[in-house]
Amino acid sequence: MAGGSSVSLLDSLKPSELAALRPHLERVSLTAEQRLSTPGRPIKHAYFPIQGMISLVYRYSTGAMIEVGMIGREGFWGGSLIAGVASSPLDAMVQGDGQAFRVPAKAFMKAVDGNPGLKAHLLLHNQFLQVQTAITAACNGLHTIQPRLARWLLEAHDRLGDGDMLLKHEFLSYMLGVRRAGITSTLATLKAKGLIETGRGSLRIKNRKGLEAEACECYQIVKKEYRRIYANAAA
Amino acid sequence: MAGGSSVSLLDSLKPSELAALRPHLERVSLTAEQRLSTPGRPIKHAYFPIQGMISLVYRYSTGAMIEVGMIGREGFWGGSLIAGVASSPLDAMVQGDGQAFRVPAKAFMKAVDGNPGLKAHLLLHNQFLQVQTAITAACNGLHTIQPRLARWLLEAHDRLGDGDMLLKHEFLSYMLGVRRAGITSTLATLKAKGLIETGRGSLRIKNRKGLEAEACECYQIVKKEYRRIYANAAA
DNA sequence: CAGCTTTTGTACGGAAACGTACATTCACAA
DNA sequence: TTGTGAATGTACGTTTCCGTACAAAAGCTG
Repeated sequence: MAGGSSVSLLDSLKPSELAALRPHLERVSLTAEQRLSTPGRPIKHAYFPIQGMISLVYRYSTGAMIEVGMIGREGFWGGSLIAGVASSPLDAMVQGDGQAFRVPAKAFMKAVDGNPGLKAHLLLHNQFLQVQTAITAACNGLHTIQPRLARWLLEAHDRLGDGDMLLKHEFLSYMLGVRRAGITSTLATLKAKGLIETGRGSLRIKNRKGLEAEACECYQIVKKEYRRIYANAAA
Repeated sequence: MAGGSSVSLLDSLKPSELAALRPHLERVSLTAEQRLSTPGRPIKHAYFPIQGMISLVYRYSTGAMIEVGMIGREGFWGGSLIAGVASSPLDAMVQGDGQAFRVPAKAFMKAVDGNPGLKAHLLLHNQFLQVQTAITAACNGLHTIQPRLARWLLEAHDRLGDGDMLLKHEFLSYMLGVRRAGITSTLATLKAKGLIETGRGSLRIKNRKGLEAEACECYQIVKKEYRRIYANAAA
């Protein structure tokens, strides 16, 4: 996971904090390209991924879109509910297949309001997400496709685990906000360097260290911020 | 202000909420290019701008930098303190001269923890900032310099008020993460269209509607999200 | 297996922005 | 007023990426 931990957010809660959510937790399957909420519409559930990941995407009215954040089992979707904001302009898209626990929005808000420890814990992740998005904003503005793609693959690998990732070039082009052809040629470069293997609709990381060397520093920066946020709070 | 309101965040607090902060409020001047905190170091004060604005900037180890968020009197700097996170990777830079109230970090955290209404209010702005940053991430990835610059000028105008803005091209190039020469030529285009007037180190908006037409939709999107977040919470 | 669809590979002219360098203009101080 | 430094204007070859189109390859279906 981002930060080197493979513990899910739910698992890292104290028993009393988890207890506030437990009666409302519902285990659900996440299926590829599923949308967990509709931009502008009320968020019906908060989602805590167990396996798989959620991409936070903004879609312009023109149809163009781009990812602005990523959530794995280290985090959850629905943070705006803590502030009492029922909707988000972002699209929460599932990547690949996965599993999650979800909690109805109202129950979630009630549980959070009634349990300061839980609230603090969730705010911490929200803080991380905010930092992650800020770094992504900087990265999008200053870095070229190749290091951005390498970074994306690493972040996804951290959350999806080792093995084949089911990703089409077109989909990656949406995530980075670039042309599909741009992804194809950049992946070819990474493949030629022996860093990844590609199949039709799938992709596997062969040389993680090598891929890290291709990625922009943003990958390490976000990781480091993750650690700092949680270390900071422990103190 | 973003959202059409010219009320400062402090002014929009309820008396009881403001009371929790008041004993600790210190009025300070903000001077151009002042840095309100150092990335990675503890945030010493939360700042509530009264006049002027704060740019949130990320600086890479290479020296490259880019703005990822903007705070005027509609908001405040130091939101991570609410989550108990004492530092931020972002650099909070003052734009132009201004005035602010500030609160020492510890007093701020104590006041927030002891006053749920205040906390809710501040979390709301944090939520807005998060959305603003997300839109900026998308904007940086997908839009060209001209619309981005137009958007930046409008956002600054909203926060600095009408009149001359004291801005050098080099400074704007840092904000957008582009070349200084790119700013010069783009400003020339906007000037040729009669939308702005430029002086040495200063810049004035002549035709706001026209400038809005040059800006990417991000400007309106953020404004709309601001309204929605606050409307949502009122309900 | 044959044919169709989806996905990937590749090409090419053009736009945007880069890095860099240098000329010009302005403001201020000597 | 003149000199000096800062800020702005401009230029140019290069890189990156775009929009678009089409060919090749891989999987699926009949």
